Amino acid sequence: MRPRIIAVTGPTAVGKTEYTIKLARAVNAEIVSCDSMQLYKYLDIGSAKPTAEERAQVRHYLVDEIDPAGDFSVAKYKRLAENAIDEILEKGKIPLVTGGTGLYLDALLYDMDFGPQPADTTKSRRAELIRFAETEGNEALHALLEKEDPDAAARIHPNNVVRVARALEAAERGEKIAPFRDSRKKSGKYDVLLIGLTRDRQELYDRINMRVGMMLEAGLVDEVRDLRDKGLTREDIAMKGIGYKEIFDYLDGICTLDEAADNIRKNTRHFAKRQMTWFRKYDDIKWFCLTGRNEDEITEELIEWVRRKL
RNA sequence: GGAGGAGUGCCCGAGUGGCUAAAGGGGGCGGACUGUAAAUCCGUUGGCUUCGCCUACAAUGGUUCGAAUCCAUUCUCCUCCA
Repeated sequence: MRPRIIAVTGPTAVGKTEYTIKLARAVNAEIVSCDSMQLYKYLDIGSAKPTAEERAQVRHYLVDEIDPAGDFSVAKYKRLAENAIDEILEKGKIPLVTGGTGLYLDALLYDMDFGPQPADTTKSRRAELIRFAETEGNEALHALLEKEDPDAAARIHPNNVVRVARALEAAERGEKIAPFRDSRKKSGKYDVLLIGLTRDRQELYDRINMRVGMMLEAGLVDEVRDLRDKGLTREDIAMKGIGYKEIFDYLDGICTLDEAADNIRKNTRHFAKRQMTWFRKYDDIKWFCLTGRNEDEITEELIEWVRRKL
């Protein structure tokens, strides 16, 4: 029998942290983060990481876990998360996966096979291919993929250079990238109770706009400056997150602080929209809309629903 | 009071007689997604009974076969001189 886990997802700024902690306490669960940015050490403000007080209430896994200078990938996340889940299960507690990184969630929900670890040359080879696209054109790179892996070429748009390069790099090593929709049909190793939190679009956007202001007040600029002093550059993956890349622009004199703040708000709204698109494909998800609801009432409803299902 | 300049779709902005429901950008909305995923990429954006019709480039009237584009008047805004 597959072990039962709970997963709570939803767009950024919907209120996952808050509700998840209440739920975890109510059902004796521990939290496994499913967030590609909160994973990194030192990215506290910009990633909206749960506070020390919040983390003191429930054990959190995969928050503050890795160094922002290194590389990371879904495959690595999958391993780390499965280890954390096993650890929680051994304690006799329920793993509660929570976060808004759709791809990472899929890696746990479905049988996504990432194959062997890529060779060390992967990164440079892919960079090479991207450079090729810059000089020879996107179509030229896509044509190479067409020869190596026609199936992949057919479903990846030529302008999506990052993905064309990735598929090509895999094809050159004799691997094929499995289409996403195939894996989605298969169930993964866990029996997942999938919950989605949502709000009306306008309210969500208002919350996002407000939260960005709070991040700035909380010292986001200093946080980014410190990271830069630690040696991180905008090339590091962790610095490509929303809230970081825009502040880099400000620190580099490319734009004013107000413009950077506007860009953070805008990019966060876009991100939330993309997340909703992703989550809409889950047909077994139970949605709770938080708009216009009393907080205690909705919390109770959520906990009750979970208890009935467990 | 006088002299110039400007008013374009949700916003910015191009367009100086037909090829304009109007370039481009932003924003909004929708979508894709298997090793950077808070990434990367695609589509759409006046209305309708949608191979056609209607309403549109401040307003009204005019010139013309034809006007966002030319003329007149009105309104609003900006700059400069008093």
